[in-house]
Amino acid sequence: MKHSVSRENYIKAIYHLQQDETTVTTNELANALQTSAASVTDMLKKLKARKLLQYEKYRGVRLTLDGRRLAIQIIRKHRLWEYFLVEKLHFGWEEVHEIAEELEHISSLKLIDRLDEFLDFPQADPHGDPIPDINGRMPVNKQVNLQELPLHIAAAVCNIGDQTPEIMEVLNHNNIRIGTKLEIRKKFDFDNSLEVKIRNYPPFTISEHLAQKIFVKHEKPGSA
Amino acid sequence: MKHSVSRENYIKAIYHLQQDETTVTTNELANALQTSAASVTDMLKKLKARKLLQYEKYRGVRLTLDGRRLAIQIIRKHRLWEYFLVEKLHFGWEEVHEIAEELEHISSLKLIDRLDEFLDFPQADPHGDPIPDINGRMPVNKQVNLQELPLHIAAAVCNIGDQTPEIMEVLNHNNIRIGTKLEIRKKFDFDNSLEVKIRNYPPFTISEHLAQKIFVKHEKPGSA
DNA sequence: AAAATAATTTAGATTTGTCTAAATCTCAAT
DNA sequence: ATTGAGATTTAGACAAATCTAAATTATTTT
Ligand SMILES: [Mn+2]
Ligand SMILES: [Mn+2]
Ligand SMILES: [Mn+2]
Ligand SMILES: [Mn+2]
Repeated sequence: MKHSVSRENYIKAIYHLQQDETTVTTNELANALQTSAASVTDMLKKLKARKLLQYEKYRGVRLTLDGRRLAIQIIRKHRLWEYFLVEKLHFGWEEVHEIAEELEHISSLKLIDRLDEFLDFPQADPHGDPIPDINGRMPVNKQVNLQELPLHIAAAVCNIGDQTPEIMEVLNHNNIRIGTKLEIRKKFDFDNSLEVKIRNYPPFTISEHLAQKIFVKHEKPGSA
Repeated sequence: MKHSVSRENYIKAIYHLQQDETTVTTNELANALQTSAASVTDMLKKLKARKLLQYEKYRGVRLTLDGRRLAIQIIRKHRLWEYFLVEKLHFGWEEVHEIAEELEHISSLKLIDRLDEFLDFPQADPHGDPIPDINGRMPVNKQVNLQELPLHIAAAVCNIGDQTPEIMEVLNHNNIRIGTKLEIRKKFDFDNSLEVKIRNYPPFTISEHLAQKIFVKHEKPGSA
């Protein structure tokens, strides 16, 4: 059950592309993996031989159960390592993806389960994507109040509690609108205020009162 | 400056073999890497082209300064990861080498420096081998009193303070002799007694008085 | 339905790292 | 100074993963 880095990257890419559509095309994969369509075709034949996917030529591709299981295992590794890098080694959430792209291929399963335990079984990675547990089960990704968003988890604003001009004024002032991606840098127990960071802006503080009106969603799986 | 896993493993193996002798032979390498002499010759030509080593056919091989620098960087990664696995993820020191053999090839240098900091700049890996610092400098590996041996660091007994029959009796009773490999599992502040573990025996406790007479040396670099 | 266009696969090479078997070199013993 | 054993290199092949260019199949347009 040992696979090359290349094969694992293909399986993961197919899994992500399969989320929306039922079947994934050669060109989509070539684009996602920054390779040629010819290379994709070659690899699909090999992965089919290993029974990781269903593939008929010109017909597109789908993962088998085994393929899906493998994909989820890789995603689990990827997201746990990302969480480790941000929470323990204090990397920024924008720089961890590339490193996790390598770490996700370390084979030891014992390692990843110990890491999970060490990190106290986190539910989501720094981009807000859910982390599969040891059995491959993932929590569903749903809307949450800004106050419940864990530290250093990227999320996108998806809802504002009520839309009075007074709220809009303060939101505008802080460049927050629907779709804005942000993360919480600090939580102050004293008054439950939050320090918030938006890319390209300096961090700023918002009150408990305002935070209660802001709802966010962890980012869609995609950049993983 | 990016190298394949295979090339890195060759460089590291040459570095270790070079410790004793000045020049490393094809067969020594083939044996160390569990591969054929022909494959070694092929690879040596490629590494020479990359200026990582000096090589004239039939004459054996030596690392250049660049090669040595690369080797030390890989060893730094290997030993820091081993330390992490034992200290943070609670692996046993006998099971970490294999996993570190993969982790040492993760390319990010920022990652390894952050890990070093996170681990509080450890001086030796769980097998007692010195960890090169960010500049590639390594502490020398010398004899130390058992009481100064850090937790979970494997070491070999190399000296007994004085050799009265009374000491010998208790040492024999605990199967401790010159060359015995052991590690400290716990230190009790109450009476400075130590819980000691020797492979294949259950852990046992020794008094401060006895520990003061036992000197140990971190293991030779070799299994790394 | 036929033609045009786009997507996909095949053909034929290339690179990296490996192998076995055969040829060649070195060195120590005679 | 030869020679034979052992070490090392060369020759020729193979598997994995990639590429470009050509051929084939699918889809869309007319
Ligand atoms: Mn990857
Ligand atoms: Mn992620
Ligand atoms: Mn290795
Ligand atoms: Mn070690």
